[in-house]
Amino acid sequence: MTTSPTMPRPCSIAATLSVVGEKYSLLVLREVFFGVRRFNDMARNIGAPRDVLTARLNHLVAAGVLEKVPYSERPSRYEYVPTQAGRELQGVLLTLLRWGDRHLAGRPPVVFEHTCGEDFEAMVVCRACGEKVEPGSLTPRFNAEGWSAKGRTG
Amino acid sequence: MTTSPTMPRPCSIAATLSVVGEKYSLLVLREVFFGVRRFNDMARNIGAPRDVLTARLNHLVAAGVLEKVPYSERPSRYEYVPTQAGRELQGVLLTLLRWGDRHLAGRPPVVFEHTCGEDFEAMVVCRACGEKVEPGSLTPRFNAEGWSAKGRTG
DNA sequence: GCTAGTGGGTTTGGAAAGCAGACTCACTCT
DNA sequence: AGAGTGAGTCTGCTTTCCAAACCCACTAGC
Repeated sequence: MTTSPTMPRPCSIAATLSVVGEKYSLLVLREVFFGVRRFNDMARNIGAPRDVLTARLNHLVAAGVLEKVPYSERPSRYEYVPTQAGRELQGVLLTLLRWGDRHLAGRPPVVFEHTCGEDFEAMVVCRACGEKVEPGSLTPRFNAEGWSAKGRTG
Repeated sequence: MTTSPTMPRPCSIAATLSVVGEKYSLLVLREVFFGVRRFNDMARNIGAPRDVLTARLNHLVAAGVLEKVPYSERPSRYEYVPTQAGRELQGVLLTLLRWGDRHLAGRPPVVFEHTCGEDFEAMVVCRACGEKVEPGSLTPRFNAEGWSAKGRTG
């Protein structure tokens, strides 16, 4: 099935958001990275309605981002732990964090110390050359026909 | 007003998501980075209902992420262009893109060429030391009292 | 000057999702 | 036996989403 001009743009950003773009999903991931893995703790820290949290956790498990590992039988209880794919979402959280720190927070409510000893601030670079991404330094090439954009990004 | 244990965790990730976390908001930003700045074009490329798109654009303008610049009087028409703060959200989009490319797409629908000549792949590094962030390399320090987490992240 | 078309929305009415709070079930602890 | 806990589920109500239709200000063609 080819992409027609009346369909939305095919794009990995949209695809990723279909996994983690619903309300609270990225906050679930945040909690998981903080080491919080149980239902009640997440519900409290996130402030999500319990039925919605249930739905999000199931969705993230189905998408292969989280995994349920038992910590008790009788009654059967599970922790939600990140898979490898889930761990790779850390970059998304860190760039969101950085933007909020720079543009919204007074004093950031939480600061991370990197193993290098400095306070951590996320920076996005080109994997190939290591240069920081600047506006206009990326030129899109579309693989699915039917879409285009005007020149450079940024 | 101090943070009580029954409030959700104060956090710049949540704060950022209150600006760009609603459905379609990040896709609006994607279009803006592709150079698409007009209402009808966005509606088509994103696949969003027009009333919802109107609400998102107004929200992003109010939050200082986009700016309306006139391109015609009579009838008065505006383009939506990113502010400096808006441009700084590029890192968020690039990390989302990378995750989708790695975990969801067959052949990525769009690839970016970096000015270095290579195909671009986003990597998140520590601004201070330039090292790639690895699971467990960040230790949180909480500035608002009342919250904690179990040791290291990742 | 009439008609068609375009750009950028707003309106409408019904479907879906979100919400707080109460409830359940299977235990454990005192 | 009674109270407490963890992980949900259920209920009734509110908000948001959605597609399609409509509207307004203009421009282009005839």
